[in-house]
Amino acid sequence: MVPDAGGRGGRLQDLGADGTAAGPVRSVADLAGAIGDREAADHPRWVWPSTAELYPALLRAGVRVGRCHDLELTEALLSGHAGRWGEPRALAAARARLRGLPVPADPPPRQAEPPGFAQAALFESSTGPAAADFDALEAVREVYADQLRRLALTEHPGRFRLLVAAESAGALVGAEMGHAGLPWRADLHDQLMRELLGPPQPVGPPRRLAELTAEINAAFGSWGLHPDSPAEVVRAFARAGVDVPNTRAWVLRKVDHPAVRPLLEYKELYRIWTAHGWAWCDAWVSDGRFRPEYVPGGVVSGRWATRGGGALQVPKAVRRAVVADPGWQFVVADAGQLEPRVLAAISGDARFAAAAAAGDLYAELAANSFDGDRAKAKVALIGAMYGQTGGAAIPALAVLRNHYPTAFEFVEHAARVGEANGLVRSWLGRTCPPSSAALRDAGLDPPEESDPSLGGASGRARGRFTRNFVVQATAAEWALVLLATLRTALEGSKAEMVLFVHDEVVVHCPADEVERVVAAVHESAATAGRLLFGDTAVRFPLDVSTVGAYADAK
DNA sequence: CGATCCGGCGCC
DNA sequence: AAAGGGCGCCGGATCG
Repeated sequence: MVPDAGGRGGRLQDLGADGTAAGPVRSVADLAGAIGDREAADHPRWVWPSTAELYPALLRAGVRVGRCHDLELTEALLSGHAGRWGEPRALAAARARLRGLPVPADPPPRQAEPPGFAQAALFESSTGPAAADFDALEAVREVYADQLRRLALTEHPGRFRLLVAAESAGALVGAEMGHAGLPWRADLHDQLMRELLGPPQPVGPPRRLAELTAEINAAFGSWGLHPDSPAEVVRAFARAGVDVPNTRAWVLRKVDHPAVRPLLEYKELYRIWTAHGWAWCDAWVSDGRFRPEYVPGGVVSGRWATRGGGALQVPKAVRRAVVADPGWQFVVADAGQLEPRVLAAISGDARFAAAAAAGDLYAELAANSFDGDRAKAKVALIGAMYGQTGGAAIPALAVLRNHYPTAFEFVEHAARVGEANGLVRSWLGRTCPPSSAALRDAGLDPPEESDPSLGGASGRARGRFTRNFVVQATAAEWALVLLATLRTALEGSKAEMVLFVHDEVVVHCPADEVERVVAAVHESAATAGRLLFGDTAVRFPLDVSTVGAYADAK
């Protein structure tokens, strides 16, 4: 289906399994209503240009859909798989490529926009397919059929189809989550800020920050020093005879100087004040809900990003303001040790997978191979997955290599491929972007010279990136499949997902639905493991807590 | 002057 | 314990 430009209407058509037309084109004046009716009738899979562009408007009109195929997200996945990462992905671009026409650039992403801006038309996109100079519905048919063909040609078509389904479902969840919003008590937030910072001042920092600034100046014997200017702080330490390379908290913590304690406290509070203080609350919290804009697939690894609001990094200290509605509860589910478990599943290391059948993977590994030293086992694993090169992890890494050579070699191989400017893929087939060196060799203009994730820096940095990519991207896929499964399980109840942070999902539900939601979450985790990895010994346990306030989780 | 870079830190 | 992966956001510093 496609919307009309800047209006409320649109066109719909049934498609066959191969993407060809299987019915007449229907023009409707009320597209949201037509979609709602059809959804109620037979729950089709909606093929549309972009969930991010269309679905928020449907939700505002009170229409939810069960399944979709997101052409834009799928196009990006297929481009990446073909080694052409980053080429334009919009319907217009996909159609042009298919027809051998000049490929238009994608429209720039919208600006982050705090909620409360009125929508003129239901579907307002002025640059999207609706306003294009071609038959958008025809383009949907063509591009969809072509994508189905290209899907079949991927390395593991079954897995890639799951990836496309999960990515599309994730886009639905992201829009629904942004629509629902996270329950947020502005009054408690204000109270918390006052406890931490003192009352807000008409101009300038709140009282506690001013006090700390004075303490820091007193400790340095200085006047007018800005604690939030790293350069000034480094110079002040130098005058006091202390050489520090920077002012990072973990560096300062090792320094013995009276300015350190107030500086560390200042950093913590300053961050809360600027990033999650009163101004943030005014901008992003309305009607008792924090409504960020999620960007499913916004990170190269497939993790979600957000546009504004910082929903993925709500400081622990302010989570006391996240309180369930009266008579409602939060079910907070967190996948413990997700990334090492994913490594166990994808590497095919049977011994490692056996250890990952346990509830505490680190403890199991420690008992087997690290003389019971759980901390050492954890350091070794994290070092292996992130590409640590020095420090205390080195001997631990050696133990890991000796005891779990298959898993170890898996990440080592990914690193070598990256260092040689090659491409690596997740389990389902999401492909990492090429290195800038590879782009140059192909005669393409390398992206921003200093993007380290693409390997603009050293080959070793590229190796660390690809090493981590295979694990992080697969973990993101597991989480996406969990979300999609849970979403289906929650249909027909009042429960709704209100927060998702990489490996953690929060469901807001009436108290009498808690039991059912907890069961659904556990089942969804098991299903996600099965859908991705089939018959594996690896388990993906969830830590689940039921709380009235998010801060009380775990 | 605005645009952009960068240090720093929040989260996973 | 050390400082390795991925982000977003803020303000200061710097550039044009």
